[in-house]
Amino acid sequence: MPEGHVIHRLAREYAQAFAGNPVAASSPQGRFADGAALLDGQAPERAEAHGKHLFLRFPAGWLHLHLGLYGVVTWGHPPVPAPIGMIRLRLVNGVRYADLRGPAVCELITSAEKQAIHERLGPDPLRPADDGERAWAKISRSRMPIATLLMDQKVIAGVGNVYRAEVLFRHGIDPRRPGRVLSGEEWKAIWTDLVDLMNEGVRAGRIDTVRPEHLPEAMGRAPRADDHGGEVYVYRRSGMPCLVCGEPVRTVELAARNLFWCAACQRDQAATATGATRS
DNA sequence: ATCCGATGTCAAT
DNA sequence: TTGACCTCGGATC
Repeated sequence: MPEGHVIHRLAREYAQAFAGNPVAASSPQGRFADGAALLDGQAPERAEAHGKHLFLRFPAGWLHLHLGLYGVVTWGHPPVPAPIGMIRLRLVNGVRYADLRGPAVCELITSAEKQAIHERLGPDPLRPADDGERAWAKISRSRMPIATLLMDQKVIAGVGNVYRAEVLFRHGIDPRRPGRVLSGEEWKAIWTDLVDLMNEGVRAGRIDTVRPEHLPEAMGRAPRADDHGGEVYVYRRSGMPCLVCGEPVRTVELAARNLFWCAACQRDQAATATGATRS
């Protein structure tokens, strides 16, 4: 289940496993049979990620993948087992195989089509050449809640429901605050933090956002295991005590997604509601 | 056996 | 704002 860190990690794994050598490509499920036939026997050249979009370069074109809400790739070493479940695309070489299930997008596209995708995506904290200025240009002019803006891939690419909740918590910002009521300093700090957190997410393969001093162990409480694998402050912790202040974590549905925050730690000062800068 | 939700996005209303 | 879609696993009956 994928935010940008998963996709960037997958790009590295696909390149490492397959670049430079021919692969056997198949679609055991059948829904990508025509595309797999075109790729079968070709050698992937490289992989790229932008936000939640993954691109694998083949001589036949770009394989464009988007995992959507529940797409997943599983890895293994030959011998390749008989397909279990709905495998849209299986890539295999002598040493590894990758099974793709449940993607929202699995298609072959041209370089021009790929370019169009890049153009509609905002800057990605995981792309070293990107910076937050293009995002700030939109955020600083928007009345939309910052929680909504952070999930808008045209504004910033790769952030999903976990990173948005967690980064807003780490900066003490009320998720409902309009984008244009953020200060430039606050945005700069958020962007820098996302660069750090998401790169750490790529490295670790999970989302960890809790500072060491707030880990339950450090606070004298029993360790816990979040079911998505990482240590977080508020994501999917509704009703549980905030790791910092003990208030119950709150949740509301916003644009059909659950939004989590701590109303005590993320309370804007009255002045911010009128546009003043938080110190 | 069936329901429901999920780290996502789009189109239709 | 809602519904549809991509698939699976855990909860519930």
